Amino acid sequence: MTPSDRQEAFPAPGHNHKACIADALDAAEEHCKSRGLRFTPLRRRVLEIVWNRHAPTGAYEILEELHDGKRSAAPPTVYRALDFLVEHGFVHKIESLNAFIGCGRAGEAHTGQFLICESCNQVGELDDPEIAVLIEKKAAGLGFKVGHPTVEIIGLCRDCVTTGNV
Amino acid sequence: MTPSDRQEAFPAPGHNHKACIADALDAAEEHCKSRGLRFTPLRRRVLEIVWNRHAPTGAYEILEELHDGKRSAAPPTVYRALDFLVEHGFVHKIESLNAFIGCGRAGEAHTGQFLICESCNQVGELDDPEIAVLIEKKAAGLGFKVGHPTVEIIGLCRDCVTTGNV
DNA sequence: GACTTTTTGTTATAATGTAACGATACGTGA
DNA sequence: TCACGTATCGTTACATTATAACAAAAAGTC
Repeated sequence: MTPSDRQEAFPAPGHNHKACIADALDAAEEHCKSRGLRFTPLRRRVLEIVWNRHAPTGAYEILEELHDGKRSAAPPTVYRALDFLVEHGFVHKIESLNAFIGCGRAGEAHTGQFLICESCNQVGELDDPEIAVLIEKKAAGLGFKVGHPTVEIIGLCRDCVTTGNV
Repeated sequence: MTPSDRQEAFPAPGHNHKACIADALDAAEEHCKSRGLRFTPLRRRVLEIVWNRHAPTGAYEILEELHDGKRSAAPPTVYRALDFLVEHGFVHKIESLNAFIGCGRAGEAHTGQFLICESCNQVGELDDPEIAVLIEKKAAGLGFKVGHPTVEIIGLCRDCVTTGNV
């Protein structure tokens, strides 16, 4: 993954998935180590599965992939790993899809703004500070203190718009 | 409900729930009549239940209230009514709560931006055009065509901030 | 009034998420 | 190093949210 990949919401055309997954796992490991968090094999595996899809992934899809190995696993196993990954910013939950997606910006301050293509199912992470600030300002105008903002935009990505793929 | 109630995201202190519910039901009836939509007793009843709560209401809560009358009802009954109400803008779904809330702006162009108080559970509808436009602009910059934007801000409303109610 | 379409009832089941409790692994200080 | 407390994981059971499929009833149309 080149640094410029991180700037774009959607993966670039020549985008190397494998490198990008390895990057994300390394970054998570590093992040955990420096904070005394336990990046256990299970948590690593779940994060890896989410990144492998490179698209919003349901908890029960992850569960199935976990089974693929050999051992058993039940829903709480996955949900607990996801709780950890979400809490520490390695994964976001897409509320409007009840699904999870890897976050390439773990550690950096950002709020999670997503562009969800309803045709190809790809999700781009926008994370635009102007939007975040404007929301904060408007909310403050009503005396509302922003905790966790959720911005999820369903629509059509560039590729699907141009190819007429609907 | 005074016209100024419509401008504020959260209901004003002296806010008259009953009048506001009656208003919403009348408006929905009018809206349907003028468009040849069937505002059936079931749909009216579901909309009424949602407005009565004046807070995000789960489909199964609505279902229970329907039972309160006399006849039976099953989940599809409620979900179908909600589908209709959401499709025509009388109700919004709050994705992050899996719950539904009445919309006072049915018919007016707006996109659904919500301030959700995590303490008192009240929801204010923001519907700020500046936010909508900015999101549209930023998305367009990435070639993304906005279909349905979802903005849901979890936080603390003015009352809960000032009373320290957390 | 016969016909078509829309809405609603009903049964069954899918999909998503959590509570509770025991077993195991990890980290830490004596 | 080893006992102890804590965090993680396994497992069972269940709660919550949502939909598929088809039959019955009601409303609109000619």
